[in-house]
Amino acid sequence: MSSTVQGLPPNYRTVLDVVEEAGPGSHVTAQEIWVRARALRPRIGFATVHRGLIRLHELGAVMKIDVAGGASAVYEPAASPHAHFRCTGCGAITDLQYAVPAQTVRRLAERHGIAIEREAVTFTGRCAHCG
Amino acid sequence: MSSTVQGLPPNYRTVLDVVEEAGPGSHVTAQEIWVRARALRPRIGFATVHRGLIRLHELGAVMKIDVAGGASAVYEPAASPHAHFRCTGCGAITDLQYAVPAQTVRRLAERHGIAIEREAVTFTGRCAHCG
DNA sequence: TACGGAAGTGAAATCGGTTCTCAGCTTCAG
DNA sequence: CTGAAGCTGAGAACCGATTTCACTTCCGTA
Repeated sequence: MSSTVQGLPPNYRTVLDVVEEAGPGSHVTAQEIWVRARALRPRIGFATVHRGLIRLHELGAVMKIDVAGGASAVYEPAASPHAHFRCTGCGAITDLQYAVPAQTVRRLAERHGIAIEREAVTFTGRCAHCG
Repeated sequence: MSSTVQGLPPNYRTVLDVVEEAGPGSHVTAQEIWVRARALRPRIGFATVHRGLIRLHELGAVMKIDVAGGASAVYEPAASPHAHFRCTGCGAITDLQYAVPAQTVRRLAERHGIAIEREAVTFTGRCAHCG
């Protein structure tokens, strides 16, 4: 809930509200978030929405998803890790229940001497509708 | 080898040669490929390189990698599927030996009624050098 | 050898998303 | 009240990716 994040500037709070209202799996773009945010705060600027998304992403409140081939990044409320699927026909993005096993991630990190903070798993192909 | 791809226009063949000469795990951008291609064909244009990469990607001869947070897409010769890691400190991209198990992919595809053609697994974090 | 269509090509323009700039405003500690 | 720090909106700048357009090359067919 947005109430779990404190000390947020009012506009950023608005951005967070919009993203959370869209809900998990909604995959909204910064543009769409801007449009919806203006319904609450007509004078909010796109730059502010974008800066808010960056901040909220740093805080871990929203997820930023860069799907290969997708025109722009999409956002959704932070939730349990899952994979994404993008249809090459209609461009729709849907959630898939998959995450790289924690043990596997740990092993990869150890072997390469790296610290893994985030993972992103995206599939592309054809959805049921686009055959 | 490039000899496995037939009937390629000369410029596209040049692009393929450049990518393959860079080798697996090289992660070169379209710009870098263009610079190297000009060493072989001084008059080649960027648009041609870009079109060549699209064609070669369609043919399955090169992989296109869109790493989240990375400025631009990178390319490398087609090889066995593997994951990528991007350091948030230095921006370097390295290969990791991991792929989603084929059985898992099949199960996901079945459950959602989709046809999965490609997968992309990318991790982000800190490399050994950036601590 | 001519011909004609299809495909390839280079330069530049364009596009779209993202990020930056800047001047003004708000907030808040002291 | 005052000053500093942070927030804000509008628009411009940026940058990689893609498209456009006019020209050239290639190749099959008479």
